[in-house]
Amino acid sequence: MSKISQNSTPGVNGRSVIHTQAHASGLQQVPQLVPAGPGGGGKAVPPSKQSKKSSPMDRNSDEYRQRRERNNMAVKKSRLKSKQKAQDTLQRVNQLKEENERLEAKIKLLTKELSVLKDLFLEHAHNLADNVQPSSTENTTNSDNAEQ
Amino acid sequence: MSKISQNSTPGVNGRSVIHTQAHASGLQQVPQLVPAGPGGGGKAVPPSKQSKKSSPMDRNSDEYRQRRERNNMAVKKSRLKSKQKAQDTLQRVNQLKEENERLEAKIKLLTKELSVLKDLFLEHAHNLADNVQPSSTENTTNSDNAEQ
DNA sequence: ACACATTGCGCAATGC
DNA sequence: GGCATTGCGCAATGTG
Repeated sequence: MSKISQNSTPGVNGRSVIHTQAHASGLQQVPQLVPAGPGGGGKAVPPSKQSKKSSPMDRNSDEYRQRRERNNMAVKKSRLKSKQKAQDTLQRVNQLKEENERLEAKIKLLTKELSVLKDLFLEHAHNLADNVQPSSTENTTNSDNAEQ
Repeated sequence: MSKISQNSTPGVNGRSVIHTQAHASGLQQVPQLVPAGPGGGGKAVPPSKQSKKSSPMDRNSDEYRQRRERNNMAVKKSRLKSKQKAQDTLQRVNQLKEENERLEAKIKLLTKELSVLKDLFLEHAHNLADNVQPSSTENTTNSDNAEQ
C-alpha cells in the first residue's frame, strides 16, 4: 500500500506555493492575490484589514522561507512520531491479548486442579462418614462452585 | 526524477487557496498569478509544458472545483474515521488492561484456595502416617468459598 | 472511465 | 523566539 514519494529538493530553494490566506475559519472571501513577485513587494494586503500584526509577512523573505522549512521538518517529525505511537498502541493490544489468553489458560488449569482436589476431599469425607459414626455434621457437605 | 506539473492559478473569489503547485518535487517558479475572475481568463499555464494528458485541468473550471470540494469532504471523512479508530484502539487497550487485572486477581484467589486445600491434605497425610486417628479435633474442616 | 478512500505534504494557527 | 501539534486543502495514488 502506498509508497512514499521523492522528497523535496534539499539545496534548492523552492518557493512554490502561494496559498492565499484562507485558513483559520475555513471560509474566507477576498481572493486577494498576492503578486509576490520575486522582486515584488508583498505589499498587497486587502483593504479590509491589514491587521495581522503589522506585516503581511512577505512570502519571499528568506526568513519566511526558513521558518517554513523548519516547520515542515517539525511537522514531518511530529507526524512520524504520531504514527509510531499509533503503531505501538496497536502492538500493545496484541500483547495484552496474548497475555490475556495466557492468564485464561492458567485459570482453567487452576480451576481444574482445584476441582480434583475438592473431589478427593469429598470422597475422603464420605469414607470417614461411612466408617466412623454418622455424625450429624456430615451430610450436606456440598459446595459446588459454579464460576462463569 | 522530479518534475511534473507546475502551474498556478488564482484563488478566485469564492474559492480559497492559490497554491502554486509544487508538489511532488521542489519546483518553484514565480507565482504566476492570473486575475482569473470567475469566468476570468484563467488560461495561465506556462508554456513550459502542458503535458499531463491533454488537459492541464484548469483550476477555474467548475468541474475542477467540484472535484476538489468532493475530495476535501472525503479527506475530512477519512481522517475522522482514522481518528476514531485510533481512539477505539486506545480504549481497547484500557479494556484489556482491566480484564487482565481481573484475571490476575482471580488467579491469585484460586492459587490461595488451592494452597489451603493442599495444606489440608498434607495434614491429613501426617495424621495417617503418625497413625493418629481422627480424634475429635476436626475444626479446620471448614470450607470457605468466596468466589464471584 | 469514474467516484470515493487513503496518504504524503506544505501552509498557517495555535499550543507550549 | 522556537519547536510541537493540529486542522485543512491539494494532488497523487489506491481501490472498487
